Amino acid sequence: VAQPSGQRPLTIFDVAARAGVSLSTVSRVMNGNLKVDGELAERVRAAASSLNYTASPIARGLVLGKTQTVAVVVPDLGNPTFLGALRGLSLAAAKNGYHVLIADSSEDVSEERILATQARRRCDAIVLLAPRMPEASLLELLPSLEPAVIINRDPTGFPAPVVAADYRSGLLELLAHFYDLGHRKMAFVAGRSESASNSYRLDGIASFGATHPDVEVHVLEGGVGFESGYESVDRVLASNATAVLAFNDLVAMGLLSALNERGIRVPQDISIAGFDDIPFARFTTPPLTTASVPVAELGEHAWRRMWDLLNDRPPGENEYLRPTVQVRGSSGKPKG
Amino acid sequence: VAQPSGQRPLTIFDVAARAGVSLSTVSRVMNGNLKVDGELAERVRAAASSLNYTASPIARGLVLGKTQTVAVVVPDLGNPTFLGALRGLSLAAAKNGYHVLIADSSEDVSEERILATQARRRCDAIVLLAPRMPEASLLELLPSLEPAVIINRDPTGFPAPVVAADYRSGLLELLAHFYDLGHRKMAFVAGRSESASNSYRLDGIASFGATHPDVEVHVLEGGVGFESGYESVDRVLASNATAVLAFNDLVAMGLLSALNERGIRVPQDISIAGFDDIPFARFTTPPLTTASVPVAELGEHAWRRMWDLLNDRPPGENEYLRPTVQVRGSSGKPKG
DNA sequence: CTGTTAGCGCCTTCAA
DNA sequence: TTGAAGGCGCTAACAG
Repeated sequence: VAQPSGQRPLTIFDVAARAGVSLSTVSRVMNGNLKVDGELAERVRAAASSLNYTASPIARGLVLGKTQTVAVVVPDLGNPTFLGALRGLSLAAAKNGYHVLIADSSEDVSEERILATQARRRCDAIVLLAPRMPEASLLELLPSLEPAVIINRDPTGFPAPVVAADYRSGLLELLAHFYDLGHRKMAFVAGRSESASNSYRLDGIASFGATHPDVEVHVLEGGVGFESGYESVDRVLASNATAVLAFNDLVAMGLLSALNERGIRVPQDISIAGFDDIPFARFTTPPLTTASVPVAELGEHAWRRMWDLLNDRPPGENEYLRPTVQVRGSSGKPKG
Repeated sequence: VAQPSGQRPLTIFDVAARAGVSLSTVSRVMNGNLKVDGELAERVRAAASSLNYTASPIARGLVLGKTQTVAVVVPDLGNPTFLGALRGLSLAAAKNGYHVLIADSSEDVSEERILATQARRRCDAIVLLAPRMPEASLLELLPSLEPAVIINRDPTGFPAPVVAADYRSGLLELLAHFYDLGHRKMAFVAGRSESASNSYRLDGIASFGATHPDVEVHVLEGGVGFESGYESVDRVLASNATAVLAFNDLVAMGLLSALNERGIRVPQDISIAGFDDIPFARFTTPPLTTASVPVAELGEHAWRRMWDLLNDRPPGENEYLRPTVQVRGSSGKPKG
């Protein structure tokens, strides 16, 4: 195959020839290794830059056993939360000269394992972003993936560093917010029952219920997208709740939209809260009260853990970032 | 450094030993190359799977000169349009066994060149997603990046395949929609003046103006995010336009929000349209009329071009995907 | 059809 | 300090 148009790929050999030294000397200069005579080093640098030479990352990868790349497996790139974390991670990694290989599992649990294994093989480490697979599978898979960092999932009894949003506390605070406003009859439009992040939220509800016997929280069937929220409106109204927590902002927005269509006023007739604080939450009508998950930090902190791992430093304790409640227009006092 | 916990990395040698054959035979079986005796092949396969062996992608990369990975440089992962294209591309690439390395330039023009060059070196090819750099720089850089595919940018006179949304036609159709409703005094809240995609839109406006002398389109200063739209409200109202085209959906949503706060009714008092049809556009109040850019297809088609390139097939003609107008609640007849 | 041999481009011992 | 030689794990020409 003919070379496209640019110069043919240069090797360390070309640089050595140009500088009149041996390959090893070039290698040493390029890596800042050991002591090389000042004048020789200068000649090498001149040759390299005039040839516009850079060492082949693949060859280095082979000999060093390091690719300067980490894999990130994400269930769905379309989800703003994952995206934010991915972005935070990718930017932080870039600052340390690391690259990011992405693998989108399209929420396909069976695909997750294969993707992770494949991606891991071409990288130095892996980040699992909210893996969907059952805990047993995850625990079984993890050892073969190390070094690994997990975001937004907390498999019990595994020593991989975890960085996660504290959904439980987020939900507690949202419930407290409604409680303080005077609500006693609330509803939670749940996510998928198999999902870990749904369980964490339910934990929050249970805790709150234990300390507030005067509160009713109906758990309603739901989902994770706009449509789920939109369709949940009948169940929500039937529950007679005066305040509704949606699984996430998308669900809340769908619900908001359905309520709007029926002429039900928010927050006068019913209060709504979302979860995540996606960028769009501020711009709904009314603006959405929600628990703000620090997605970028999630990614940054995960990278920090990863960086420790990559440098054989003990990673710190697991981190649970607490969402902060953003009170906006969609929540108010109960009617009457 | 001690091995973490899993088995030490196996090589083709281990498999050969286990199967009692030579390295080459293993290699041949693993790659389905040439003819290998049925029984031997079976033994190799058995050995490989019992050892859970997979060839090292890095070693293969070195010897084959192919990494099965393409780089994607994106200005900002947070932008739903880029994200959608990235997602479409990544999914399509995965179907062909290709991996995706991402590089987020954070909208930093000076960083773009370096990121692209670096990322390209560890991949077989590169996709430039709406590159921000000036056309001259782009044309200068491109030859060193080949094979390359460009999304949402159309540098004149370069033979790299381009897949882009046809912003010009999208804007034309939106203007026609307003025109048909009876609007004659319109405004366009522009994006960044240096941006290519803004120019394409302005081309659309110019074309429309040329064929519709009875229409006024005021071009107003704007931006690309919510805030820009929100802040543009005074200029919009001052223009006395009865229908407003926003640079994109985010700008439209910001504007919608500001109008809402002032009690100006949409579409009764003023009509609004966005551009892109991000997932949230359907759920604003009122739902946003917009031109739907087929982002996933953008990515998929880009991959198709890339696939051609990677297989030494001539890539097809440049593709310009036409956005389709989605008429929703934010546009109506002019007042009075 | 199979095994042996020579690299892919680079880093890193080893002698000098 | 510098150069020569070996090898990272694999594939693809060679011979047998």
